[in-house]
Amino acid sequence: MAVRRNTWQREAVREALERSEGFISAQALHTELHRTGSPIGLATVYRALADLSTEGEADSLQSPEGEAIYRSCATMDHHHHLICRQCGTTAEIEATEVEAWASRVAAEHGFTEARHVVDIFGLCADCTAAAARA
Amino acid sequence: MAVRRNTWQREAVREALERSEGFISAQALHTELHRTGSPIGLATVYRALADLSTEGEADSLQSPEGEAIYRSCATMDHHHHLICRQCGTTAEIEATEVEAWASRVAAEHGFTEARHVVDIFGLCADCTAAAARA
DNA sequence: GCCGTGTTGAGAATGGTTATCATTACTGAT
DNA sequence: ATCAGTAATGATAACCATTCTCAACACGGC
Repeated sequence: MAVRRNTWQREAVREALERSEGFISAQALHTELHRTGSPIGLATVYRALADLSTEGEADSLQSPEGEAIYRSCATMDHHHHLICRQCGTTAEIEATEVEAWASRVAAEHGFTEARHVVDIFGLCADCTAAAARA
Repeated sequence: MAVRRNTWQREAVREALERSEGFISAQALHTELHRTGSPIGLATVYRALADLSTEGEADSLQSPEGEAIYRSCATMDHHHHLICRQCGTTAEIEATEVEAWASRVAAEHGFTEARHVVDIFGLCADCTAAAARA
């Protein structure tokens, strides 16, 4: 009997995911939850995220580094991120040009309720300089 | 590190990659090489693929399952996905406009080696119709 | 052929994710 | 409210792709 039960853990994951802006990895979310006092288990975080993803409450995708990263699907924020994969700093970027493109492409394929994921991973100026020095 | 040496292993990886159509994982390529008689080591396959990738002879990206997959770079350019979050079907989409935008934005912020994540989640035509009926 | 050094490869290490399973606790029924 | 049935939890082990280690090897220039 697949009766889904409500537990504080599941709710904690959902809230933490909504509270975090942009994408976050399962590991990071687990760390964040522990930091705020929740003794939630890592396995539970993974399960909750997988459930949220199948139910459509969260989007999941693979970062270029091979981690699975999640984002709350409810927040239709239209700002995107430029993420340094070395030091982790992020810069918010405008993506107005892409908005139109995304909805047009979705419409061309008969898709509705399209939400897009547009993020760029790279090396920031500092880390580029550091890498050049080494 | 000054001189790159030519070894039959490196060449075998390049040829096997070109022979295989579309994307293939490092593990699959290693299995394929062994199947055809090459006693090449797994670590060497990974190294060769990483080298080909940095030299621009191969594209690499992450499969939804979290594996790194590679493709000979000669023919197609990389594409993005339009993903139905209901039934999971994906459609490949061209994103030429976005490619230029992504590299430009990255450059404006001093970022280098930019890789972008551009995917659109929505409801495909079938699932939209099914949802409308219900 | 010889030598120096880049390369190889078996296995160990790593790191993210999933499975195991005894225990906990939510839910619907009594 | 209590109970029983069972889904959910979580510590840990297992898993799997990938990377690292390092001794042995082989390519290229001599």
